[in-house]
Amino acid sequence: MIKVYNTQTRTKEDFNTIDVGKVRMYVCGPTVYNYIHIGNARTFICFDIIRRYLMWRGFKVTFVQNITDVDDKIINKANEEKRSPAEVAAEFTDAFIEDMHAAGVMDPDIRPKATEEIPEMIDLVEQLIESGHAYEADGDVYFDVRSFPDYGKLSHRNIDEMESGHRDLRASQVDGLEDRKKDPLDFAVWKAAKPGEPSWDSPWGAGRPGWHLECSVMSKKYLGLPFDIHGGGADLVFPHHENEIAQSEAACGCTFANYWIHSGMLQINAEKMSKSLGNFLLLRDVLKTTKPEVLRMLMLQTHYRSPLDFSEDRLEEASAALDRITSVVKRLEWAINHAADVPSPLKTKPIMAGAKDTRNQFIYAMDDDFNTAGALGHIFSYVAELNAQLGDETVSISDVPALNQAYAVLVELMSVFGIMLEEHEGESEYPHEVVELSKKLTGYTGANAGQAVEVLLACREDARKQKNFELADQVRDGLLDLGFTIEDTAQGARVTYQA
RNA sequence: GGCGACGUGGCCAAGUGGUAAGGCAGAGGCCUGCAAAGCCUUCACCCCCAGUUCGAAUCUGGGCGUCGCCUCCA
Repeated sequence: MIKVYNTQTRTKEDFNTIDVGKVRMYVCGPTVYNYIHIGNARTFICFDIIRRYLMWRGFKVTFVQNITDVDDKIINKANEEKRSPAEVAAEFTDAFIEDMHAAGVMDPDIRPKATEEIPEMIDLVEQLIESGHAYEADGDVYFDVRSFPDYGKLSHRNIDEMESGHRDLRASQVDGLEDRKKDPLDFAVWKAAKPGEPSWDSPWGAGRPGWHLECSVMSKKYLGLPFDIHGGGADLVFPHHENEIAQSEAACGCTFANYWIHSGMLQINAEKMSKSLGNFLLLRDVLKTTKPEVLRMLMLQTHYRSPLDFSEDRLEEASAALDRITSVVKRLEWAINHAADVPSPLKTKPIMAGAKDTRNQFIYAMDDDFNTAGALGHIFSYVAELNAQLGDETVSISDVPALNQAYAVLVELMSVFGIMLEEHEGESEYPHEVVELSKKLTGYTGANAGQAVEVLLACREDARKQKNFELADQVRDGLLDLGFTIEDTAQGARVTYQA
């Protein structure tokens, strides 16, 4: 049984879906006014992993993620740059999708845009007004917080206590709207347009939807109410998600979402990421120097609800950790491909049992509120076991099934995390420089890069046999510069290439 | 002022009643022409105090510390 921590109940609950075998989930997407930062990326990667895991566990998952493409921040950005808001939104929507692909995040099944759902939004506003949960004021429409007794149930806040807090008082003054709002906590579901702003006609005049309303409408339209999982970053709990609940439940009289999952915040060098601190990192900048698998590895090492400290050092650690897994997979591959008709040097029983155990332990950990760090621990334990078994000796053909099983389970489990270990083709695309190197060191006369590598390796083997280590090292170093790693084993040189 | 989370070896981190997974880094050794990878060994009085219990990192109370949210924020 899968257990999920539900923000609303503050407990881990058994995960029961509304429809057997199906999961409907909604994760708040970005407001497209800039490139997304590494903190956004954490949230999206976390939910990508949750989604992949649920799929792997056999659920048919419908995953909806919105694009907020009309909002104050977009309008501000457009004004600053003297462009239209639509242009800004389009640019950063494309950039967002690009970034998600670069990070290996699966596309949602449905990716609605707020601007394309305006009629439904107006419907919901009307519904709220008719049912007495919202009221108009000078072209704005506000949700009447006092009309919804459950207000605060997600974030565990009490309206009266909130109003006595200093911050809310200040916010309301800054807002300058206290006279229009019945209650300082009332929030806009529809905003009157100022001149030049993007707007749509409505019964209350030209305007645009409030941010919270957008998500209420899009989730309902594409998933129906109630749905199973609503996710987002922990900072959205209040007010965004609280307000979504208020609007949705006030209108439909039913539960909005059953499980509220929130991912922890990402910090940089133990500080909150913010523009003023100057530690604002864009995902696309990080991915310039870091492979997406490494970034994922870093995220996997911490539970999704815990704060995660991001730093160069942690990235390097994650990279080293990932290498440990990829290198055993390569080792297995090598052993399988070089198996011969010899007596078996290994104990295949523990290898097979280990594959099965590891898979079970992985499930056990992940079922417990997606404990990726625990699951990884089990994978690493198996890696150690495999490395201990795999000596330098040639393995027997009879060992191959067990090794295949080990290989398969590692590839499978890591793929659930969105980390693909299997070699992609690309071996044919050796850099042309190897030809030059081969000409220089071996007198090679051809133009085929693959062949040049073979010639170089053969040359190195000869050189080593003749104890001409200088030449041998020249070959190794030369190839290393071109992206080839050479490791000597009892069965000869093991070569891996990475562009 | 309100709400909440967290404090486990040098760093990161799982573990929520039965005596401390795992990763990174370090030390020693093995293997190796060298290297790489790997293996073996080694490295924790679980923030402090009190309590509950046969037994607590794990539960309770108190303290100290760090952080987040309460305003747009993933």
